[in-house]
Amino acid sequence: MPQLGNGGGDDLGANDEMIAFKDEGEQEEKIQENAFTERDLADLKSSLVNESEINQSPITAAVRRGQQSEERGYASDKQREHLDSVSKQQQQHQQDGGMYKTGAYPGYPFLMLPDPYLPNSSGSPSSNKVSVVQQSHGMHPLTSLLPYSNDPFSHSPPHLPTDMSQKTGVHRQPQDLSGYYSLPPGGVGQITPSMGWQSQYPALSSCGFRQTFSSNLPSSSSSYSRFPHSLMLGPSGMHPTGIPHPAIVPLQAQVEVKREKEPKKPVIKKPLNAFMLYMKEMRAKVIAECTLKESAAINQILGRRWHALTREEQAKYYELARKERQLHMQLYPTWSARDNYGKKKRRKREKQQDSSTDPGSPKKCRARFGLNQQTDWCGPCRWVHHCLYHSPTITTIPAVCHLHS
DNA sequence: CAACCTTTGAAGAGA
DNA sequence: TCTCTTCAAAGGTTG
Repeated sequence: MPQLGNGGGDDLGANDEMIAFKDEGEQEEKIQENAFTERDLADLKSSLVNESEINQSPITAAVRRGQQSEERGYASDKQREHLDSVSKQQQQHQQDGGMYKTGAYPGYPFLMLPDPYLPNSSGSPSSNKVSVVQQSHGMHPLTSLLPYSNDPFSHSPPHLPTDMSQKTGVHRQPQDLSGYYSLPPGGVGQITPSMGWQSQYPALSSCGFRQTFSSNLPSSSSSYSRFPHSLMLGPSGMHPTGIPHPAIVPLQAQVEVKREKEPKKPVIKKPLNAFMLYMKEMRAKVIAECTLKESAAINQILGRRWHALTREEQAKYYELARKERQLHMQLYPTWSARDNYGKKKRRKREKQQDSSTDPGSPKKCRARFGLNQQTDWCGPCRWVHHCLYHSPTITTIPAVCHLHS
């Protein structure tokens, strides 16, 4: 797995963010009460951490980029394979008399369906290790199905064809989508379903959606789609399962809006990266454990926990994120992250531009002070030592930071 | 009420 | 090629 070699991909290059841990101040104190085993975990895994830090050299960075390119190629190859295999599957299903009837969506369901290549895969919900985050929030399961939809459209089925044709006028071909959903054998069958778009599916069990899926799925295919698309939409524009793609604007909402005024242009959001998927999954757990509600503080804890994860644990999320991006690419081939640029107004950006005392990013500081990005770290906590601006309490470059000295 | 805060990672823009 | 910026989630806080 290419990203495994990265030890978390760009995570290794995220030194700047780690620095924030040491400058948290009041928030740090608050978090320390709840960090409990965080440091222990970090200590236990410091070897892993250090190993990953070593990989931060420019050379390895280049290698990493190469690996990422490799991965993209790998993904494309895999995708083609899946397209072929699933196309065959689809033909078979059509011969059987029903499109997707028996689970022609090998993709995301893999997260919750039995992996035929795993000995313990039973297809039972209990086989999933991870709990459903959204459920613990006490929200309706369906509401959490739409993280990608705009507010005005958050409660209705998607209208994918419209979405897709806006730019290019090209409607997505069913083969493309079906092929996308396929998974390589032994892919991420162990990945739990509570992450990302598909993370909502377990929460649907009470609504019968999941049973509907799994009951029709042959154990060998382990496939169905969590997303409706042009092919899967019924006459009402809704997938028979009733499960909309979270990244698209529901059709029903658009119809309602049309009655009042012109429909808003649907906004396709970015696919979630590995850490976002991890956060989404673990947020409720942290909230319950730490009795915190402020997302900023929770995210700090989650950031630490993320670093405390083993590579294998992180690999699950990187792999899932990769699948998410693949699926997103398939669903929205013309979409670009640039499409959403400027949709959020940023006061902070203006402040930063006005700030003349800002020494720049910690990375710049390290370069300015001649600190070695690989060695000038505190081993136990990975806090990098940089300039006095970013770390007022550190005047030298110790082997161990002020917290561990 | 919109933006901020806070995290990591992906992607785009620009030098 | 490298660096910087923006956005993705989330919900309390702030202006």
